[in-house]
Amino acid sequence: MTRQRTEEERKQNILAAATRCFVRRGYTGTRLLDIAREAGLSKGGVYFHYRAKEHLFEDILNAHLDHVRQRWSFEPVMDQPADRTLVQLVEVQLRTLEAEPDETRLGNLLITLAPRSANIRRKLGQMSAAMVALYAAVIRRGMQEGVFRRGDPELLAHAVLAMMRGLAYETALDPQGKLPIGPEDAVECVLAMLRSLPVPRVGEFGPVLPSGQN
Amino acid sequence: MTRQRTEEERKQNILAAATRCFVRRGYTGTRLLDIAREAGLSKGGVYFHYRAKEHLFEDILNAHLDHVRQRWSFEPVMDQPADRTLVQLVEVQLRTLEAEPDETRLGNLLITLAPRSANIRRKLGQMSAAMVALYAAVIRRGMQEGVFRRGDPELLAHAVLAMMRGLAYETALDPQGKLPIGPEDAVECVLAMLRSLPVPRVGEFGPVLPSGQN
Amino acid sequence: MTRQRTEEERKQNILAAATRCFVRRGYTGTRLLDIAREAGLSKGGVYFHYRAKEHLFEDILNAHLDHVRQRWSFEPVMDQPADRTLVQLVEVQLRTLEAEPDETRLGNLLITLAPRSANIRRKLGQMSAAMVALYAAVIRRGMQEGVFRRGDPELLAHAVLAMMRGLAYETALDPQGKLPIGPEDAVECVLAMLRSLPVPRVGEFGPVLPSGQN
Amino acid sequence: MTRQRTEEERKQNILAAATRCFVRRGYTGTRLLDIAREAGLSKGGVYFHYRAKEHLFEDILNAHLDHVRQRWSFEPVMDQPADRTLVQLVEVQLRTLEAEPDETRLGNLLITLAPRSANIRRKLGQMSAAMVALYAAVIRRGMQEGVFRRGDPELLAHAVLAMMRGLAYETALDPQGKLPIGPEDAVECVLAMLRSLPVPRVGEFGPVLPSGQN
DNA sequence: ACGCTCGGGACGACCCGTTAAT
DNA sequence: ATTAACGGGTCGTCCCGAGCGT
Repeated sequence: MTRQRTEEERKQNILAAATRCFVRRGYTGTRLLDIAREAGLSKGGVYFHYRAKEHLFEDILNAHLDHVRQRWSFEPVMDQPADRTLVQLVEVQLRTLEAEPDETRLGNLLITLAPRSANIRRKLGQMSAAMVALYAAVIRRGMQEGVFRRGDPELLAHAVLAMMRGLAYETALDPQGKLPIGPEDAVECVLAMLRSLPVPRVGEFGPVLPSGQN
Repeated sequence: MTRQRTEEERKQNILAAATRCFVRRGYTGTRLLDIAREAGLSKGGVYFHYRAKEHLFEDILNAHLDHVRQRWSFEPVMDQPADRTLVQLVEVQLRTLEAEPDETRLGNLLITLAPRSANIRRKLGQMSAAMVALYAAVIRRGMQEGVFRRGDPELLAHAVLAMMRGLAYETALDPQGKLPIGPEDAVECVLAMLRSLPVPRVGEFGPVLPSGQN
Repeated sequence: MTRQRTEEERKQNILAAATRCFVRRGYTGTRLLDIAREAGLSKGGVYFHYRAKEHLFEDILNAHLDHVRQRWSFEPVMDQPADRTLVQLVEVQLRTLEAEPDETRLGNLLITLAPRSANIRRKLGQMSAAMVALYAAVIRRGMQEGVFRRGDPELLAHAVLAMMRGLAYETALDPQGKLPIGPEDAVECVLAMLRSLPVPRVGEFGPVLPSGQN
Repeated sequence: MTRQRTEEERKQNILAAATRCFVRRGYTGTRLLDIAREAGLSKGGVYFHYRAKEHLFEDILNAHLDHVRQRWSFEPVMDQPADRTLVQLVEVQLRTLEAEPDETRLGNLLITLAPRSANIRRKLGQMSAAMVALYAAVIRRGMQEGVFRRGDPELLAHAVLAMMRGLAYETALDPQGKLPIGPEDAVECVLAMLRSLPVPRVGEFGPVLPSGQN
């Protein structure tokens, strides 16, 4: 057996293997032996590092959250219009969705696990709140800059994030994990939702809304 | 004595109980005993109606798909503007999300099961395609009527549905299964995304409007 | 499979099988599979009646105690001299020791388990106390009748019982479970320890002492 | 630097630790890790000195036997009456029982192990035989001296030893490992069993025996 | 016809004795 | 002498089915 350098490295290795298994077979559907084989270890080897399947999962959950938190914990740049910043945010997130299918699947898995565990629910809620705050800040700035129409920034952030979450969902339906619509198209839709209404070029589309909407 | 009805009733009862269990504990995480208890039967009783756990799940899957298909298989009315029709569509769907949390959770569960089963992937894909077609038809009509801006109707339908899928996702985080934003607010966002407006892409993202907005 | 009549019968069957295993291999040394095979069942069959090895053992312990308690819970007859009663007591107990080797071994096993479990210690202590009380009563009567020398009845009861416990111990060393000395000889020794009189009641128990020694 | 001494010391240390564990948890119930911790080592450390758990136990068994053999392999002094010698023998043995609870428990453990192992049975049998021989010799001398009543010395030795074995048994029931009756009382009972004369406090028990020897 | 009691295999997580590498 | 790893169990438990009542 080829030994690995550090304890941390080994744990990471096992964690990665376990993640692959969990997102493919689910939590209860994954056997310790699957994880061991995926990590190139024996059952006992895994046991040496993790005494319980549950601990393994908890570590994965926390690592995932840390990872996501870290990726999105930055102050969005201010030297460009807010809409440009938002576009970048959305594009990066969508590209990540495709680039890291297992991370995306893990997100999906966590959802179905949420009803069983208040702990998962809580952590997922925190993560969601952080993302909302990030997006809401940019949207708020866009409103002040006049590039976005007025409204509740948090509410709009929720809407934008919901769309991206939904797209993440649909990658599960594609064997290759492709998005149903391209990131650029999605960006376009998001912008359409937020952009401040310019004066419509009257006559081109005629009466837009029957005015008395909803 | 209509035996048939009783038999069918019993099966429905078991199916409902099993669904509750599956969405709470996952497929492998659910034991036959759980289902039996939830249905007020003994293990043998369940077994009398369903020879295998797998059959049970298959029935649930098919019933769910039938149910959803049936709910959305109608020709949208034509005697009102398309945007109004779309609003109704979205509102109904969102209200259903909240009204039937287990159905929503089942949808979430199916996603995570998709990577393991081509069968599920296929059926979910069909369902998704049907929904897209439904929405796309309305959106296309809206474009013709001039209430929606021009674009690819399918693409936009995907975007709208993604947002709703994402909202469905978030009900899992709430113990009561509430949506993070109200259906009316969501409708507003959808309309904003679709409404006809001149595409003001001057430059690429640049200052969208010379600030003088309406 | 031949069904057995009652639930109780089946449990007794398993209990007996488990007892045989425990006294041969010890508690931790006995596998559930051993018990199942000994009872002519599969592991699942045993599990149906006993969900945990521990419960099985607890039932065995209690059954053993009940059994012993029942066997010795009687009022010794009063229509004969106390020494004769005692002789009968001792003889019955010693013969049982040989006749039921597994019960004897179970007693030995319980001793080694005592240091690990306050519960066992307590129950064994109760049993011991009951036996002491029984013997002490007879001894006390013998003292009043003048057939036993004066002394602390409890203390003497302890001594008598210790001897019998020690003899039980030694059956473990014999493959056939024979006592190292015959029950009659043991009776003789016990009487010698208690008797108040040198002049043997000739004919009744035989010449206890050659009387004319030295 | 005496490596040898250190090595031997370590082994003794491990042996003592293992004994403590075995008597508390039984053989199969004791894990190597328990022993390691008790000895202040790591699992591998124990393994460095003992290649197998079984060897460890064998060493303990042999050490125990050697120890006991050594303690009792002496020629009883002849310069005092045999009954006095016997009293000393019994007292020493009983005091040891209390003074070394783990040794006592080890004795108890070995009994329950006996049915599984002919080896243990044989060794325990040898030990028992040696003790019987020792006691029988003293008893035989006592008979010749007239202080003990006539009878089969071996048989009586068995009886005496059985009583002590039984007392050892009862220390297991006491958390502190106390005997149920004091050594002096036990000695009294043993003497009563062997003595050729009743307690000669004349008048207390009526006509005893006129032959007041020694 | 319908349901339950009882049982059979099989398997999963956990843990342990043992060894290889350091 | 320790840390890391390996297989081989063991217990608990699960899914499934056969027999027995009602």
